[in-house]
Amino acid sequence: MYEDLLAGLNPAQREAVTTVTGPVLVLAGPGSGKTRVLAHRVAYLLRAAGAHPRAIMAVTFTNKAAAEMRERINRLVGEAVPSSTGWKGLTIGTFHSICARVLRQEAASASLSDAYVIFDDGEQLTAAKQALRDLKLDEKLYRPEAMRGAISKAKNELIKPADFQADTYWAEVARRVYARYEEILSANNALDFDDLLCRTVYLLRDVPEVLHRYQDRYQYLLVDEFQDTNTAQYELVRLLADKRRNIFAVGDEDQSVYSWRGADYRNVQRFREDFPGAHVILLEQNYRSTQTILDIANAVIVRNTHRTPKTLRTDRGRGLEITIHEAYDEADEAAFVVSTIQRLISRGDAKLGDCAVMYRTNAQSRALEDAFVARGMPYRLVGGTRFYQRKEIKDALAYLRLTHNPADNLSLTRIINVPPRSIGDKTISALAAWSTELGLSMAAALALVAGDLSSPALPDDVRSRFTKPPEHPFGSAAQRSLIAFYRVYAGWMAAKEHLTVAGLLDKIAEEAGYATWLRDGTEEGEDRWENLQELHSVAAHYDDFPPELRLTAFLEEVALVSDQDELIEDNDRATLLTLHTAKGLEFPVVFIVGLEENILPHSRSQEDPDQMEEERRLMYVGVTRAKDRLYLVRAFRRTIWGRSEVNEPSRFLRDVAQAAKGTKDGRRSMDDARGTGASRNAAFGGVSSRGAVAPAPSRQPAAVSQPSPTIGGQTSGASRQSSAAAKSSDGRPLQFKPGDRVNHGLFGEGIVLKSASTLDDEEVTVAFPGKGTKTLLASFAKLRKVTG
DNA sequence: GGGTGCCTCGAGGAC
DNA sequence: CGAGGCACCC
Repeated sequence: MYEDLLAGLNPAQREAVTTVTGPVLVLAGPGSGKTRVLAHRVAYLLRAAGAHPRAIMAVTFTNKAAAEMRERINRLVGEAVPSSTGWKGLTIGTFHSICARVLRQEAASASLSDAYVIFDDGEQLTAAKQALRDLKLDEKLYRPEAMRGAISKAKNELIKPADFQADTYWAEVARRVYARYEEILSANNALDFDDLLCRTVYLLRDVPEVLHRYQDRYQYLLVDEFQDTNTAQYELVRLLADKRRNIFAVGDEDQSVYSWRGADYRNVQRFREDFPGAHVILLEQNYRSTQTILDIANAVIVRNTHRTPKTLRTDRGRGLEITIHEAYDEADEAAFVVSTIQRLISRGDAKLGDCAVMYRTNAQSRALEDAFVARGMPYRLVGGTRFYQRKEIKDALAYLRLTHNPADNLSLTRIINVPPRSIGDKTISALAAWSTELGLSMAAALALVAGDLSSPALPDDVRSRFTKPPEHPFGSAAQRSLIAFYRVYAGWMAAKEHLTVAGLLDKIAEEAGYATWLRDGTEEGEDRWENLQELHSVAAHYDDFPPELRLTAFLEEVALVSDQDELIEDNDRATLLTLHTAKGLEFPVVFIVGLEENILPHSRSQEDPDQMEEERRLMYVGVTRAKDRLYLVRAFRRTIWGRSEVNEPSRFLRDVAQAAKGTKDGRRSMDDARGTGASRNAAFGGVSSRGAVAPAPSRQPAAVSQPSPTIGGQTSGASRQSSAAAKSSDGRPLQFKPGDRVNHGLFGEGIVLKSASTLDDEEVTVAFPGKGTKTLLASFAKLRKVTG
């Protein structure tokens, strides 16, 4: 029975789907079909176990994953369960969105106003700065960013200010800042991201009635990416599952890459302790990658000490060899990526949408974007300067938020003088001080200045406090400006009940003078206006919501969107994204760029073995995204903060190369079977030359324009790497030695000072008379020896 | 009150 | 190199 649901699942997957009662822990390797298992399990619960949709909660880490699961379940169950039973009553969402909804629902029990706004990390920082200022602490001495981090960490670990361990003076200061920070958020009727989680936990802990209601409702819990849960998230799940114990957790310790966000992969072990007798299921069968790619992944991850060994298997066969490429600088690296993609497409080996370029830090996307633009190749950038981070979008949202929640002083401060309304810093500070004195929000104080005692900005209990508006500290000019602003603002407050969100946005843009101010006649102005229109169309999705809910729902959604959510499939664009964002995705063709020490692994992990293990997991995540083709790329030199830096090749390249050496026997690259040292030099001539040291235009035939060092081939770094470890001058004779006279296309004649072999090339330091000393990559710089 | 320009410091990843 | 902060000028 239900064979149609289980068809095509392997025995382990089937077990995971059908073990419906009791705790289940699924350890799922990359590409092992865990999303499939999750969706099938929900479908199975609904159809075979007779579970009510309302009894199921599935938690994911991104909205995109939630949407995908929803869609899959829809496909599996859509017809089987009549919509009248409301199978859409399923709770599927991110931790944050589910918690936001619970808190809204239970606002009274959680001592919250249901009009609360959500502060993002930028606003967290602003609030932390405010707290420092309130406590008269020096921002130079106590970095706001560090304070924000400490507060966030504490919240993720469910530590309240009173419980904050202050064993150093700095920590004592942090504790005070944390306490003040909480007061500020409360005064603004705001919750930050971390509050969404910890306040929900406190609610469940402190109010048994609410806990029991949710425990009774959610009889089946499913949690994806369990290795990425932090303490608050773990505790939330544990509390909810405590009664029925029907908890299904899926995770992979090797893919834990969010420790900086408080995630602790040891929660996987903790699960086994807290839910004794848990059914543990291993998914090791990989349906995504070739064995060659899995071997590379294994070579990287096997060096981590804190892990449960597991082996990934695939039936896909060895497939193509991977390619390692050494570029000169980031521009050359990007050019290699773009021209390789072009070649794959022209040969019919891939579509543009099959290709993804992954990097460690967002800043690396710049050079890649330049190269894609230069070649006229469409791409989509995931993350980076995100839509919702743009000034015009933040301004517009601040207007809406202030209209929604008059207590939001941060939003008021942000927009009260944008566009300029002659309300300067002095006036704003005075307004802030005066409102604090009165124990009111700034918007409420504005209402008093305007003499509007029936203003919705004034809390009910406050309205009766005044028979007439109190004396205020503003001069006549300032007063006039403030009242003018208050009048239009009051109009929005009155209109928010009957206007749609889009309609309200129009009204505000018009009456705030924001539209005219934005469209200043410049091209950038038009771009900004178009962005605003985009927000407008997002808002229009909420037109059909119940009037009392739509503004709330809209603001909640935009506060909780993530970078990954932008990822809509697109066959006609290559994807540029960070390794973190790549988690959970797969692509036929994957480039991992910037494989250099201090980039990947990141410089901040150099001193910390635990962090280094996380870098390794990040690399592992990247490698296992690839289905067929994998390119590992590094640049000899790279511009960081406007300065050119030279970094060693990444240790991960070494691991990969050594592993390949042990298993292969002269296997050739998928791209070129002629990967000899001589033709390899041509690789650098074949790509566009935009480095500081420009080589002459390629004179190489097109056919050999792209050979690369290959794993397993005679020219791979592997064979050299092992001997290089023994001695710097390895088996391969260096071409250049100190004292040699050489000629360079740009710098002319020079003298070699020293020469050293790198992973698969040669670095030559040359003194050019009158032009200084340069370190050059032999294959790229096209150095010619000058004889006689 | 608002704008401009210089200086400093900084960018790891994100719900 | 870039954003944000601050001083100085209009």
